[in-house]
Amino acid sequence: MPMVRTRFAPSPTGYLHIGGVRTALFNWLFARRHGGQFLLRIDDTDAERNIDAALAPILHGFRWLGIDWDEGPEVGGPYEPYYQSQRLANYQNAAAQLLAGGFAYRDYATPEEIAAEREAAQAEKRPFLYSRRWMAETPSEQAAFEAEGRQSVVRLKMPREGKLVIDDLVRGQVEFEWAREQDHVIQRADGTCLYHLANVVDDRDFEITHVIRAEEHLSNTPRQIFIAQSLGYGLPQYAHLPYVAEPGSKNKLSKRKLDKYLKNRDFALVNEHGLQIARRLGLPTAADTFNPVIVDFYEQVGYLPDAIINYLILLGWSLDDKTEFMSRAMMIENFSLERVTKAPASFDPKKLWAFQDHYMQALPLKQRVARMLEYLQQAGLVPTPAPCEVGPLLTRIVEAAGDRLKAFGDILAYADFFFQDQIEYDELAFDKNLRKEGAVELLAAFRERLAAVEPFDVAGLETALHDFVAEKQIKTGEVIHAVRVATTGKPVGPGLYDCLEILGKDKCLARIDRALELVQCK
RNA sequence: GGCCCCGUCGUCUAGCCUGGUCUAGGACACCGGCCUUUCACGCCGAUAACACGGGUUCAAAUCCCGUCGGGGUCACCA
Repeated sequence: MPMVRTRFAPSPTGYLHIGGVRTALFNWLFARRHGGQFLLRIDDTDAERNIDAALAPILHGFRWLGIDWDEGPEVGGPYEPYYQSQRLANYQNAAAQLLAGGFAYRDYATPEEIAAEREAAQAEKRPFLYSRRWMAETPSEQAAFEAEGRQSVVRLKMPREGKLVIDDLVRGQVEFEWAREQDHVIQRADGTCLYHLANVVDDRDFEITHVIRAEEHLSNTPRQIFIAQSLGYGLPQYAHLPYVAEPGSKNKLSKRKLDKYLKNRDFALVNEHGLQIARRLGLPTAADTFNPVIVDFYEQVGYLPDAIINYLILLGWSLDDKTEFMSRAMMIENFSLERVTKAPASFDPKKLWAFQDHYMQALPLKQRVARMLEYLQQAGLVPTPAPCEVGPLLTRIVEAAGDRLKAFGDILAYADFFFQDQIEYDELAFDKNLRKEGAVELLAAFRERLAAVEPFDVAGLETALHDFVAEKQIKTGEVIHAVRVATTGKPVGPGLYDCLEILGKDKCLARIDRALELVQCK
């Protein structure tokens, strides 16, 4: 078997779609599994203006996820260039060859004339097939049409009988009737070429052996095979993957339908979580650039690439009946196209979240601290460069917060109060715990007890509270929640003794005093 | 509408090719409980699926036919 070569061909759209990543991942895995190469080719035949800017987030996303490419933009390779916009001559040569071989023809019909034929067919409820009335195969026919002032495009001259059987690595044998295939345009009047031609020519020029792509391309495959065969190319193996569907439905996932997905509870939760972090970081949060369908979202919120990859590989593929967590090496070792599912798989942000939880807990403390420090700095809670005492302090905080921190950005929600001079109080929690009958008296009394705790550490604090509660004959909950809200501002967070110890006696007392004052004023 | 693809718990899936061991397994979510100073974690438990109808067979989630349902695609986009 020749060297396996797969490719992913993104259009420079400015963002990396989660479904696209899944397709790229399967290509990458397949290449790695067989010791082959994975390349990136940029499908920009439509001549966008600012390709570099639109491509940057996509390349960045792949790098972040650890999906590396052996050839393509930024890394080059023996088949450069990897941009379709720079390979026009190849396509034009192919078009000329097709023309010369009688596999394509010049067509002088106007778009309106084609549309009219299509509508007529529809009205009669018969399948549309171009009449080829404006087809010109000889110079004299061409001259006649041109004399009318017509312009020509190049169309494929598709077979009108027989059928094609495709051996798809995922779907098995799929049959098509040639007569159902249209004479697609492959070259415009201005000489530029269209996707299907470009795609086939490139795949052959890059020596792609396996075309692994989403199933929406399945129905394009006959015409691509026709082009390839007419050009005398050998055929690659095809594998059409099921697409990634919307949460809770079978529709294709699209970044444009965010409003709809937000009606899905889990999706909304994950989106809201991300939004809160992004706001604190001062990041733009417009839905067309920041939402859970786009990979950037996860990087900014502080997800782990391993979690995303592990989640994604299970979207349409499985190792067996129970394995969920896999290292990259294990994925590469075991990936196979035979075990790819045929039915579309819904994107489930909650399950991704579960993987994120798992990988975050597995990440060494040191690394968690380092990454979370970046978030604190970006949010302006810690100066840059960080003062040297922040390291140990943050380590202590992250340790205390433990598995509550599921994304790096969560440090902002769970630990901001350690770094603020003036904390903000959660209104609801403040009212509930500090404005209730007798709360002020208890808190004030406990404040005095705290002032005497020495050393001011978890063990000492625990003893102090237990003694206090025993003396007053109350439940711990009656005082502990008030202390938490008074010192942290929040109803939830790391263990209270940890919070108090880390904060230190002075800050704790000052915060309790301020909270007591606040209760009095209102 | 034509063509193509698909159809196992709410979701991701195992099982299907090579019928019996499937009173259908695992995971996420949900619900209940335990643990607990909150939250989170952890632990325990519960609910939950072979789209439907016909065959074939001693036996069908597994094979065949049909029906229904869902989706994809039908560009001088990629």
